[in-house]
Amino acid sequence: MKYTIEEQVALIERGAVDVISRDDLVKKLKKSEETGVPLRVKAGFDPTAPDLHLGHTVLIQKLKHFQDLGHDVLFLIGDFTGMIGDPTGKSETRKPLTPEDVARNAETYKEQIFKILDPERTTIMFNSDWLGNMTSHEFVQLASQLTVARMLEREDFRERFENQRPISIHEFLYPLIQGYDSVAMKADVELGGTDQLFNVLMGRDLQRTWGQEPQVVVTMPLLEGLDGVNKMSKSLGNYIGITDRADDIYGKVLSVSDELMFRYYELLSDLSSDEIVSLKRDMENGDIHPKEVKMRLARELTARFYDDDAAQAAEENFERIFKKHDTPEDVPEIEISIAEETMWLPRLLVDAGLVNGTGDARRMIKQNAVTVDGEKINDVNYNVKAAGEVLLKVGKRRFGKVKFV
RNA sequence: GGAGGGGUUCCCGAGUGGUCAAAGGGAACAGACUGUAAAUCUGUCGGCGACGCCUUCGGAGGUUCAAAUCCUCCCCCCUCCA
Repeated sequence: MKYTIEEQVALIERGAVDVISRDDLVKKLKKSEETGVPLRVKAGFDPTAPDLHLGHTVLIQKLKHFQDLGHDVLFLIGDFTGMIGDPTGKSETRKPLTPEDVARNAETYKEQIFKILDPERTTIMFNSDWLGNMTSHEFVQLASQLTVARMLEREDFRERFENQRPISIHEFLYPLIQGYDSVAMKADVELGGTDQLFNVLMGRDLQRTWGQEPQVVVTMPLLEGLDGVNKMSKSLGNYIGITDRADDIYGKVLSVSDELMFRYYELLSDLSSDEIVSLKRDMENGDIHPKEVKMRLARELTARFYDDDAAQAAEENFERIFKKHDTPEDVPEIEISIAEETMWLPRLLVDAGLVNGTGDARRMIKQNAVTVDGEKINDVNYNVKAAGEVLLKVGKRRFGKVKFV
């Protein structure tokens, strides 16, 4: 249970892109050990997106590592900064959230992060608590700590400046405020994605200004989404949500490309780096089928958010559907009441939520993708007998059971 | 404040009075192949009980038998000058 300083550092560095600085980290760990005071480990999250996916868990797993080492996690919900909008990456105007929205999202966060984190060692904080009461005088004073030249060091600002694309003044405020959060929270460590490097470093500068010991910065890689190209995000739809059904988590992992699979191993698996290397070698030698390797990963990740039994069940379900071309155990059921004797198939598919519209339904039918009670239908004008139960299938994986009442 | 360029269907991007629901590419979806991998091939890709009808080309009006294309006003973005 007791870790040496070297072991602690190794665990913290695992999978991390950068630790700034290592020396500071060692110092802080030693001090914590001597005084018995746990480190305060900060990570900030967007108040608008409470649906966590595997991309977020890269960071959360790292927070967990700190907890395993006996430190405290400060889970910051950026309800104030959310109003500004992080200029990192694509800028989209955000709708302002009401306090009720924020409170509800916070609850959702709790539900989800505590699948990984220990609630006893986690404090949820809101930056509106200290930013909301700041006077303009204090704010200007904060702004005076930074120069424009310093801001332009940040890559996307510099790039935009050089290309003479606009940078709004308020975008400059974001890193400033995020940095100030570290001051207000007296953070010892801040975790962030590599895209947050500039922002989290700002915390170090400002803490120094406020006479605090600068926080150690740990950056984690951004996880690519299911497409293997873009970072995982809900808006791109290329994500595996941690609240997804076990079957979906399992299935989505298995749909990932072989190349991406090892990226997921690296960033998400609990296997050691050595074990991963040997898996890869065995696969390249043909000693183990790539699909087996992927299934291993799918089981591991499914079990993380559910349990071993659920992962096992998901695997069996998967095999049933794609190997034996059978139907899954739990086909979503819907009830439809209808006066007529029969129902036009496209309409039925729409009502069952299996297609986007009758046009889509026609398309699927024409493309031989629709099955009614196991029978392929390719007649657009097909009418289904509106009695009892009907099992519908669209494509390989969309199932629906309709009960006529 | 002045001068110029531009806003097209999920994205990029053609289109400058009818032949435009709008080329091409990407994404996506379906089919074949397979390991729900990759690669490849084929098809679909605004809505509609559909060989027709309806709504789209920043917004609002107007010209015309006919407009994404012409005119007017407005909004937004970009470039150069100050």
